[in-house]
Amino acid sequence: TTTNALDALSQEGLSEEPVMQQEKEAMVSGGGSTWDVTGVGVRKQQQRRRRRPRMKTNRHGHQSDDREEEEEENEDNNNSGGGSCERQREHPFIVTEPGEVARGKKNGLDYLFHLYEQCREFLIQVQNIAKDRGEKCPTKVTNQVFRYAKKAGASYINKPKMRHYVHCYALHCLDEQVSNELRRAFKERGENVGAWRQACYKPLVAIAARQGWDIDAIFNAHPRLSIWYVPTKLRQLCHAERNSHGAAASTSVSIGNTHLPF
Amino acid sequence: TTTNALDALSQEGLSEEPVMQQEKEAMVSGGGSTWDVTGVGVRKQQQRRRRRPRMKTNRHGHQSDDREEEEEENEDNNNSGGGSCERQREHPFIVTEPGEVARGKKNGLDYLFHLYEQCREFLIQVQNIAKDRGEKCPTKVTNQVFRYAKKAGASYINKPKMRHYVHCYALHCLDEQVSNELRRAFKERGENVGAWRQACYKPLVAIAARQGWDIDAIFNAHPRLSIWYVPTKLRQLCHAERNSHGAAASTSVSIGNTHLPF
DNA sequence: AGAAGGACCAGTGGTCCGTA
DNA sequence: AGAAGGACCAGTGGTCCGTA
Repeated sequence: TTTNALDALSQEGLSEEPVMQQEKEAMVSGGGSTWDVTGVGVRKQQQRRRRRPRMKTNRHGHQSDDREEEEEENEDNNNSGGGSCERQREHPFIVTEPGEVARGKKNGLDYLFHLYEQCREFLIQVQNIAKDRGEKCPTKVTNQVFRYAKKAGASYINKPKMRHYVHCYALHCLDEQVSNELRRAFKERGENVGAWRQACYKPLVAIAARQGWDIDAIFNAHPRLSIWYVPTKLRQLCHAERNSHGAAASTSVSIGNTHLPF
Repeated sequence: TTTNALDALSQEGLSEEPVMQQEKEAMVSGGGSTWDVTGVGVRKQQQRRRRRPRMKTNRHGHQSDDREEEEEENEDNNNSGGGSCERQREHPFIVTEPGEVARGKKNGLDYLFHLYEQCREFLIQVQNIAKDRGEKCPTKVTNQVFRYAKKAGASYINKPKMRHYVHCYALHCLDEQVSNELRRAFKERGENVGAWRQACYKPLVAIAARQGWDIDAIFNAHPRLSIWYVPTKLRQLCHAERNSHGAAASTSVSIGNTHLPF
């Protein structure tokens, strides 16, 4: 029901041959998700803009982006490159219900969660390459994976963004019902993404409370979540809540309006 | 039998109150090994010499070491501080048989392996502190653990040394029989520590061959070994051997005199 | 104002090489 | 010569803050 072919509205889809030649043979993809958009436009020239000598002042590089302008079958252009000039930022997220497509220059939360699935697939590819070469094999989404994703053409994936919303994705993984209801409630109230993001902490802490407060164990027990580092703030919230309540019974600890330090 | 009270011959034993006050309450030690030397001399002034501003030239600091000169009950002084002046390096290792005590200004291999057990205990303490504070909990012997060990007075533990001999300890853990025989053979032949260390690779690669070449899995499956990073060179040797043999049968791959790239 | 992400930074894994 | 370990370095996890 929530998984109709949302069709990704030009989400910078991966090209069919996204990766460097040397690593192609090792690529055994990680099983398509429902969001997989196959056969979207070809992007190949992302390598640029990688190692600037690190200026700490501004960088109005203004190098006019020379990529092709093909944007297929969709005038309702949700993402970057709407018309011309430089590589743009991704459109900001808005709170959408499950299955809802964001209109205008916005991205929805199904798309956000899809990015986490894509990162997982990139990790699996990096792992396959590492195993093949007898090198250290990452178990988490590391810098190396983000670098790989960028080289593979997924320039819309970056570390600060993914780390920012990890706990939202965690709620989606651990209790999709609660996650969906939260999205509907915050959409109805017209809240912005930041408010929704903040609100995702509380149900997660409640889940942790029910499971002995071990948020690391909770992440590690879930196959799609185990590849993500536990966010510092979520860890701190769990710790703070455990210390303020929890000393008595181990189950059904109320997550009341205690002073959360954030 | 090999675990008589070897009594550590003044191995810079930990003091009875080795750790900083703030972390004392969290210290739940990791169960004493047979080598534990309780109640050796007190050392408290190691903090010094820690954060020099990193000069890349020489550092003949020549600060005359002001620690006490107590060396208890043992004129056969195996370790540093034999008489006077600065903090000395540890005595070099020699190849000893299981249970054999090194004479002269040397350390034996039982002592070497004992250092790995000590590191494990320091890791357990660091883990307990981290859990207590709700912080990230290391699963391996990290820089943080080495720093902790140093602060706790175990100045004879350092990262380059421990990393250098990890695979020797691995063999000791995974097949003590083979490890012991190798020690006896190399002692008899009068080989030096470096030669023994090199020789430890081959039986490990043979073990890996029998178990599907997954050296990471082999390390992780062993409770005392899983806390150590797989050494790069061992990983490379396993990879190289798997590729030169192994394509045929998965068991009983001969570890012949193939060109090992080291 | 709310949000995306380039760029920075402290501390890591890894080990070289000046030292004894 | 053989060996111990201080010190270095490339690349990490983490996230701030100049940007749009």
